[in-house]
Amino acid sequence: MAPQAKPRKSAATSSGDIAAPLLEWYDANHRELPWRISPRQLAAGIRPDPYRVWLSEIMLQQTTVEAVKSYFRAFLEKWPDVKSLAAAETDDVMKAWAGLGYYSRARNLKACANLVAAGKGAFPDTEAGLRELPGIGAYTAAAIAAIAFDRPAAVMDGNVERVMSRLFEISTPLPDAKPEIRTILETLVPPARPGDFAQAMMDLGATICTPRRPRCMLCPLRDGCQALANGDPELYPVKAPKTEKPARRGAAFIAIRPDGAILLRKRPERGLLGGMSEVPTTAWNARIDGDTTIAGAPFAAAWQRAGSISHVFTHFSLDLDVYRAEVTDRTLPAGSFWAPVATLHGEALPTVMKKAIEAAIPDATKKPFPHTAKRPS
DNA sequence: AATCCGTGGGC
DNA sequence: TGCCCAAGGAT
Repeated sequence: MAPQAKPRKSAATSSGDIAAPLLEWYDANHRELPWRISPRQLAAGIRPDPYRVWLSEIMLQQTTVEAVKSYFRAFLEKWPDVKSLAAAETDDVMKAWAGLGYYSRARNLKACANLVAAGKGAFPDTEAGLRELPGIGAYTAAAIAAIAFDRPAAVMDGNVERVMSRLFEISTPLPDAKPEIRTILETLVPPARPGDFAQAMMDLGATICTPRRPRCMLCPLRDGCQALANGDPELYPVKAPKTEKPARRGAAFIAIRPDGAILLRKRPERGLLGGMSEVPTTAWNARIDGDTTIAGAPFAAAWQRAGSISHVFTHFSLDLDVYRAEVTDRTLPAGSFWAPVATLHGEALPTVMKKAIEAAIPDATKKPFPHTAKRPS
């Protein structure tokens, strides 16, 4: 057992003061997650499946653990290895990703699987090799290298930035502080169990060293935390001021065929909601003045106001007035298609589009309830 | 280098 | 309610 470090208020905390108590805490507080293998397996020398580590890390980019769990299980069920994912249709991958956000991740995921399967059939086992693959940046390359391949990589995500900024009282605002934090972090990565060290730092940030009201009394690193010794850890990390979020607005049109099918179209591959499906809309900077929005409809019809929805994206908020019309079958605008209501829940519909559709047709995009299907008696 | 890119939950 | 935040990457 490593001796506990004595409280220190100014001296830099050394590597031994961090890794040993952190790993001890990690072992005693192991979190069961769908993409993790058990500590017993790991101790026995069994390595995690690089495919699962990669898939989980892509999904976890800017996304909470709880949101990822069901998607990870569904993907693993559909595509249990990189070869099967490479053989999949991109549209099916987009559909499975719908609702998780940052849709370029799904496209890059598919592109990455194709590259790996077309190459050696296995992921590169170095940080540099991983870094070259689409969708894998500095963080993800380090995380996969450490967790799947036992490489002593410096894994730095938002959790680690927060933990480090408090431990060392980093006063430089993020993101400018990243190089400074990385330099210190590199000195802390232990030669043994670098993957567990990385996950322990992230677990600590997620459960103890939280953004607000950190549970310092439970922290295995409290004796070496400069922010705790000298003041208020919650004051860290210092962050650069954020730019304001503009408001946009427009109108969405829900065209309903007699059989209940809804008119959809596919968005351009790149940009906002790239490659996903949508209902026809006006441009999202349109002024809404009475009936003028009808001019943006995909075709003339008896459009009736069905309500409005709001949605907040990363860099703007959106208000959409929703119109609906019962329409007879017709020649479709290019790129459009009819989606049967029974399969709407499986379409590649981003959340904002599900909101718009449901404003006109309640529960239209909801998955059918299990009790409506056959069940054992 | 600065901007673009989703979503859901916590408070 | 509005703001903050999350296992970031691409351009």
